[in-house]
Amino acid sequence: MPSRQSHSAPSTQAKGHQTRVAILDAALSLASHMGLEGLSIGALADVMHMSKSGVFAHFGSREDLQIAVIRQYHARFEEEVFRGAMSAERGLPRLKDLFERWIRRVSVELDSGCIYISGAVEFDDRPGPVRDALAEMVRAWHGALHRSISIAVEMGHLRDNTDQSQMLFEMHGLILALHHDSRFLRNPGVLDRARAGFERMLLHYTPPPCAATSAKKCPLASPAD
Amino acid sequence: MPSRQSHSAPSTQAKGHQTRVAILDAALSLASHMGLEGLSIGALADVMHMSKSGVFAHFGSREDLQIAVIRQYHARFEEEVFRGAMSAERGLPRLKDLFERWIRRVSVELDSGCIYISGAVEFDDRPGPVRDALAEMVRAWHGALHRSISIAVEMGHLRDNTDQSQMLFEMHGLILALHHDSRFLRNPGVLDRARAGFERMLLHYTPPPCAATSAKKCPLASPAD
DNA sequence: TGCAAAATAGAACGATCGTTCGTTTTATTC
DNA sequence: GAATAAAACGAACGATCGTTCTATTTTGCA
Repeated sequence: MPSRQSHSAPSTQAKGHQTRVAILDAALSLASHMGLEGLSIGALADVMHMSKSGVFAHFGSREDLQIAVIRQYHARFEEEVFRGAMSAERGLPRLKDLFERWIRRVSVELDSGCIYISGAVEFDDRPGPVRDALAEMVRAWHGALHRSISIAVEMGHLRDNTDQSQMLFEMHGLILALHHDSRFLRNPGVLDRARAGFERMLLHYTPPPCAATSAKKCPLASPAD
Repeated sequence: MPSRQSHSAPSTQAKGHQTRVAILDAALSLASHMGLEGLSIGALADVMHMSKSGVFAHFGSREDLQIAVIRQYHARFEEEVFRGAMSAERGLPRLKDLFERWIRRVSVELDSGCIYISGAVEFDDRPGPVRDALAEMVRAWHGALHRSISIAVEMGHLRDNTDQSQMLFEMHGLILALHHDSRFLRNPGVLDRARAGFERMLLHYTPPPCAATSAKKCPLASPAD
């Protein structure tokens, strides 16, 4: 929109790029509802009011479209969850914020479902570049979470002997259960179940309130349940 | 289904029935790898060395085939997990056995994946009889688990104030994380992560060892971790 | 053995899929 | 403005999908 003629610094890329972005946007929304395998170029063209070949031309193949969608989702997820939580204090507060943003992202049933989760199920038996791209993104997110847990341990917010991978595993489990019960079973109040599970986790991985080893910070222990 | 007259009673039903069972068997295996949506009659016919129409005739439609597959999976799941655990003692031992059988069933990556899990993702945004059948089976299984938890509470193996639905939620989360990390990420040792998570859960929901309220049974508290 | 019924095959249908190709429209540059 | 490149179209292809129809084979029973 803000593009005017400018030979030097094109504020907007050649128009093709901006429609590509628009297509990707619609594709992401479509894939969130129908799954990455259910995403078809024909349906995408209908939504965009374009011809199939017009849509197709922006991505060399359907596979490349799927990968582009995955990358797009990753970018949004990173922005909304990861970068969003960066404004919270390092350590446990940030970890808590990450989890809260994560469950919020996953539990929106009106909007898109989580492509990480649906994609994992769709491609767990289907090798190829799509699966690779998906796994790479999921591992990157797990890595970020692991780092956040590590920091919380280093700062004394979590016990020294915390099994960090185990904690990550259980956090992921809460998310997956939330996604399942919310989107599939349509159970109400399941968001609080995920929160309660996380609190119970912290009760276990958190050092006994203010009898901690190092005298750093302590007012973070969750209240009695 | 209405069996023929009885007197001769040949050990096998009319031949159509037994090939139907064979087809269902192959369909279950196929759906476990490709998903319920990926299950196609053509591929099924290839596996069975039959014509498409020959396969098709046994089920009125693709939807009915999918539902039949779901029922078939449910029957096996019930037999292997639920009925199998019935030989364990009532209460916590049986609950533990149920969980152990559950994770074993889910973690076999060589054989079929869990149709409950993949189906939940495939049909969470797709109303219809397939989704209904799937949800019914999952709810039945959840109901059975809930009952098992209730019994363990009644017998004093779990705390009186146990939030049973919460416990069920978290158990399911461990299963889903196991399924995800095992089948999609192909992480090793993840079966023990699920077990460890369950043990940690019991540590929380179990009354303090042998200082319990009612003097019933106690030698069930998990050993030190 | 003979016959009706059940089971399977085979061909075809309309629809949709991803993809290709040549053309036409639109945007950018001189 | 014309000239050139980028973008979108439209038609078609081959494949596969679920499904229907009519033959043909196989089975079960008298």
